Amino acid sequence: MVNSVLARVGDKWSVLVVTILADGPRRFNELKRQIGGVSQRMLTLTLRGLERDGLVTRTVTPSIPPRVDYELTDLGRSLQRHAIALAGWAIENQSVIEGARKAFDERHAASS
Amino acid sequence: MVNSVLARVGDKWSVLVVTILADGPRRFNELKRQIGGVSQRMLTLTLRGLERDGLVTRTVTPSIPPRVDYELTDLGRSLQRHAIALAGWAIENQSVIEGARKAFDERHAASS
DNA sequence: CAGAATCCTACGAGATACTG
DNA sequence: CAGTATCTCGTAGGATTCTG
Repeated sequence: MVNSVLARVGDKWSVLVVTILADGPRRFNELKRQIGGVSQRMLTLTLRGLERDGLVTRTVTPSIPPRVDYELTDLGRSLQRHAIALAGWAIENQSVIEGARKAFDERHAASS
Repeated sequence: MVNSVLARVGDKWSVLVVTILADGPRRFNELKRQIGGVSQRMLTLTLRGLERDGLVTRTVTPSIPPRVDYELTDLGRSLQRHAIALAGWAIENQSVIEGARKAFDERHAASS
């Protein structure tokens, strides 16, 4: 359970969707355009997963053409805050981590 | 970059390793035993990744038999705090999420 | 427009065997 | 003990096609 939540935060598409929805509701193709590089399939699956977990709501307006809006729930927003905190940590320590990676890679290039 | 950090937190083995190392240094096979269900390969890869990012240190004692200790760095501990915060969130909202999932699944079982 | 269904492929990850 | 190397298989995920 805890694990599946952590997996959500580690999932690229979920994070991007939640980030965009933080600015307000979006329609399916708006999301698709703003994310760019996501397949219809993955976007659908991601949205289903988020909806299933109660992180976003899916509102269908039965018109022609049909219209579907996705929006963050309160739960979704509270998770987003934590994701942002983590992203903040990543940004703060970005140079440290990059330095560590570089040093590691050089150490291992030398041993080859 | 931010994404790769989020992926770390979403990675099952990385989280488990970091959690165990929070209690103090461990040797390779100690980790393997305590985690249980991880293959040598995945544990090795996970540790390499964590080491590369500067989250754990790898200390080799050249004896026979060889001895290798893994330990969290300060950076690793600071990340672990965030992971714990997130896990706390997951635990707090566990029932909400499970309820959402159950409702969602029932809603979709009905439509079949 | 929003999505379901299908096909196809690359990669993640387990099992096993070998080594310093 | 602490790995590396290889083989194999399942599945995540992209491209494409079809529909209410």
